[in-house]
Amino acid sequence: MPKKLIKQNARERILDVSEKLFANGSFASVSVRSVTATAGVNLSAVNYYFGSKQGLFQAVYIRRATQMNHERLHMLHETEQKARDEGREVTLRELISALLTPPIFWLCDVRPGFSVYIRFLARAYLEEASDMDHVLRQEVDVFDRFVPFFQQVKPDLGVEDIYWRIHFTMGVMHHTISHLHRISLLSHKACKIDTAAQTRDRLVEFCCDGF
Amino acid sequence: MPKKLIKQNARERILDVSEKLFANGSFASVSVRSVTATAGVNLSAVNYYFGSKQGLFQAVYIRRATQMNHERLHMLHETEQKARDEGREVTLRELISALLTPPIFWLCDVRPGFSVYIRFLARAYLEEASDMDHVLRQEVDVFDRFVPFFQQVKPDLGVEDIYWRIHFTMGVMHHTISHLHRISLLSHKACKIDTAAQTRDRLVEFCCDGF
DNA sequence: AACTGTTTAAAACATACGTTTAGAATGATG
DNA sequence: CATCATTCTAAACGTATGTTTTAAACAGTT
Repeated sequence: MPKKLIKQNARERILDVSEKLFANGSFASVSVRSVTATAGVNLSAVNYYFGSKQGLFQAVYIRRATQMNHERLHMLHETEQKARDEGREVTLRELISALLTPPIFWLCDVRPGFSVYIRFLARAYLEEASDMDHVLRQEVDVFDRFVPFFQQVKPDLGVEDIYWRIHFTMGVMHHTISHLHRISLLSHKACKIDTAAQTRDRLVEFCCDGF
Repeated sequence: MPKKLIKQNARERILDVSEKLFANGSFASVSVRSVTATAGVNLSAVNYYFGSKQGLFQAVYIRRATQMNHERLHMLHETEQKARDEGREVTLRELISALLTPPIFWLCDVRPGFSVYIRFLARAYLEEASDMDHVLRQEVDVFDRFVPFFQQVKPDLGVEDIYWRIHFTMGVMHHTISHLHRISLLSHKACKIDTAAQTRDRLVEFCCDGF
């Protein structure tokens, strides 16, 4: 009985462990054996639950992707509502904040896994073996919902420019997430690692002005 | 005689091939066998010339790193000179341009390998297995040369802010380089892939305003 | 208690990996 | 031509890989 509580679901534990390992190393560098070993399950469990290593990787992605993008859209919706209530238009800062806040906050989230997942995501973008174009697809849909608002805020920009700048914005974020520890080395320890909110604010400010 | 010309140096050809393979896949996903096979050399050539797979990876990095950073410093120096001649201070746009132009131009360089190397670099940043902190070290030195100029241009910013924004700037660039093909997917084909100069200008503009 | 579907276990499979070794080919130098 | 270090080749080594297989353990139901 307590055994069940301690061990949790084997499937879930595999996901937790591989999320962490995939966040720190490439797909190829993480072996199924290292996953099952640190998860404390049998080697064949991965193939049993997920069919293959690839299946595991995609399962790790899918588990939290929907929630992530939902939070972004929710934040966009709230922002829109608030602006309407106050009889004004949505600001650029609010838009970019809605794009960046969820991932950045997840990055420093205390809920286990959330922080790791963001780093997993940033790395997954570079994996071509795992059909990551499909992964991007879901984000593309989210961005499409943002585009009209960006056009509204910056009417002088063409759609093309909007997409480029969204692209850039995501770039800063991914890079910041992936190389968060490097800012210390880069600045000769001058920069401490900020809190989530501070990092978010720095990012938003940079991207706002860039936009 | 022509054989020598066709085959070139085996060592060099291994570097060329692995530069390309490492640019498209992670360190672990590229096998020594795939390198030697596509290079048309014997399997043991990698260990003969570079000692190990790791040694090969670092050799790929080192081959062009110095030149890359030298070009940046050279561009900074030219910029400084020009500004002095005209009796004015260096502009922010010039500084960022000196940081970004070399890699972006390499990205679209016709000289074989230069384009690939940039993508190799962007990917190498994520490899922790290959002691990439040492790789970063050389870039850090370059950035340190830029910092005083940034302070001069933006005297209201602290050193900390400067480093963060350099960090962000590099982030946009790396992301743009790594995911250049994705802008088309992201924008539903609205964005064509620009020329090097256009991409550079977009980037510089974004980063300038962000700074 | 017997049956049933699900989960776990241990072992084996076939292949791919990085590296090493021993020797042949090569090419310049005496 | 003989000598020598350098370069290349083929084969093997030992290990690690993802996956499959076969059977045991388990949990819930009748």
